[in-house]
Amino acid sequence: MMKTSLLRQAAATRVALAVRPAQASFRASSAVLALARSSRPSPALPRPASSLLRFYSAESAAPQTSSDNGSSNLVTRFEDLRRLGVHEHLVNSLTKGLGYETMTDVQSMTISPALAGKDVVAQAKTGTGKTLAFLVPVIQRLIASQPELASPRAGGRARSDDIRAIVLSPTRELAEQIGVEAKKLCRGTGVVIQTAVGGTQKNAMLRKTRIEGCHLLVATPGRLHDLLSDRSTGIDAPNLAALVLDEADRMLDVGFKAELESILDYLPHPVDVPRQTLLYSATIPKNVVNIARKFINPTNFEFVQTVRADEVPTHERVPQFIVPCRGFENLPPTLLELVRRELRKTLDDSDKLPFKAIVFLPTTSSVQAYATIFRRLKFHDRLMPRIFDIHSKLSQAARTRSADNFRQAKSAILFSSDVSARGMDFPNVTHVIQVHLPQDRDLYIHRIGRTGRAGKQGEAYLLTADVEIPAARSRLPGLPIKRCTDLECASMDVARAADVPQVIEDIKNAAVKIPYEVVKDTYASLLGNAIKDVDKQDVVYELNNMVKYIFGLDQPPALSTKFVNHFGRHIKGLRTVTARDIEPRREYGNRGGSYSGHGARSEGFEKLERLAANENGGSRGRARAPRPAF
DNA sequence: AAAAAAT
Repeated sequence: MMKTSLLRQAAATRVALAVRPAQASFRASSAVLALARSSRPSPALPRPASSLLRFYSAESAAPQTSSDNGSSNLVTRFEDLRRLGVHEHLVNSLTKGLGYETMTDVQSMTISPALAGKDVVAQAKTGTGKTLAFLVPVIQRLIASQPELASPRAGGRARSDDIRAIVLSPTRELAEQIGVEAKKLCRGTGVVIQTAVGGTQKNAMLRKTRIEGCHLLVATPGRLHDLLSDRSTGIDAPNLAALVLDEADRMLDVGFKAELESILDYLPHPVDVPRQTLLYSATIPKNVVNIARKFINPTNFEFVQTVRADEVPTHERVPQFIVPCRGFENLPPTLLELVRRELRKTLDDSDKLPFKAIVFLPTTSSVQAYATIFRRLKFHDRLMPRIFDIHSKLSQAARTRSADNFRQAKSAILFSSDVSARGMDFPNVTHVIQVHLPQDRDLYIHRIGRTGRAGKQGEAYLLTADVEIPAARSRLPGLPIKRCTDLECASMDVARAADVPQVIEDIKNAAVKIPYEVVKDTYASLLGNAIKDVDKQDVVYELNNMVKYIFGLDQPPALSTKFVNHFGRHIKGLRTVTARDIEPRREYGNRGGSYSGHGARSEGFEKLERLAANENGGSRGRARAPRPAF
């Protein structure tokens, strides 16, 4: 039943596409021309001293447009791949083994040019099957170059020092996921897949690879570089025929630049060994196309966008809401209120999928703190689903366990850092909830892309404090975000409310038991995270209120003078550590309800209160005033 | 003391 609606949906989008083929090919060819133009050295841009520049010079022949890719090549069903010469074992694996029938737009538009050996830069919405779109042509071309790979037995001849294709991913879990998909696809062929990521036993991987060999390696950059730079591993790719960058914009940004370049130094030069490069993502910023031109062959590539330039790269079927909260101290109770409300909806309506949510937080410590609070809540609340967490401070074994458990769970909440923001395909996620602002618009888009996948429904919520709202407006332009005002904890004065709702009591009772170290790390990490376009002084106020009213500290956590100086000497309300420093006392314990803010007159908070009183109409006052959001 | 990514 799920499958038919998926197919219907896919068919509908294809029809929509068919009515604008001229437009599509115009866009593609103008993009090609734009690339060709920009491949002249631009005086405005600093010249990167990268070895990548050697790859394709500006003197290359005139670019082809993509208009020669006429309708004769148009494939819309996986069965049609037989016509393009894809080996029957691979087609059978797709159609009979995995049950795929109709292609999505990206698959339909990129598989044939990629099969023809073209480089491809592709942008398509989240959850539309980009992984399959690059795996099919890469694997088919492996088989075409070594026909004996079409049958299972040929695997015995695979070598670990003759890898033919490499897929790079920005996170370990995504690499594992791609590896699993590739292995399913290659069942019934002789193509051997290996996965190489950090946090796993390198020697075990090497032993396995030496025995089984490897045609296609799926890896994260760090481990791949480690393997290639150490000759004794026996891992090499002197005949590399394909390089895929999944989440290409991420892989090409500064965070990965150095590592990627030194990986390329261990791979054959494309002038000596012709190589196909495939770059796929849901978001391709313009500057990435600029960087990408060093990777792709300007005379033989296709730029495929299944998202129109003026279109939002999110799904219409995923409604997006922003919940402006009075202060940071309102965020945890508002999250709990939202979770309970949505949980109740799914319990009352058997037509709805069970509540399965990912909650994104900006730092690893905050993920840890929230997950611990909600685990404690679950102890007293039998409606609360299972709680998982995933972030880079966990061991890889724990990360994998969380990801697998959440993938298999019917109803659950996964608290996550941005490890899971891109590419992860957890089935039937009904809600994506972001707490605090994401660093940028693309990250917001990737995060909400964890729901509404493969034609399914989903909802997206963004919980922010009022002080973050102006930044939210400028960071998230052009998105169909509606304001959600019907959560009562969002606007409540947590400090002074006369009769505090049960939700806030529940949160406080769970939060007060969180170890001080975790509170302190969360506080410091959110301070460190609060850069850019949110006023630092506002953030200090907000965090101080949060540790006071939610975690019950009688003074803000102490920071090193070094950190405080680095953050800004003029910022008020930060407490520095002294020789005789002791852990702040908890203002309230297990009692619940007795805390009303009195007696909290220690240094950090005292300053705040004075400031708040003196600065009438200061930034604090403005931020607290009700203002229209979105 | 701020996602991620090698040990």
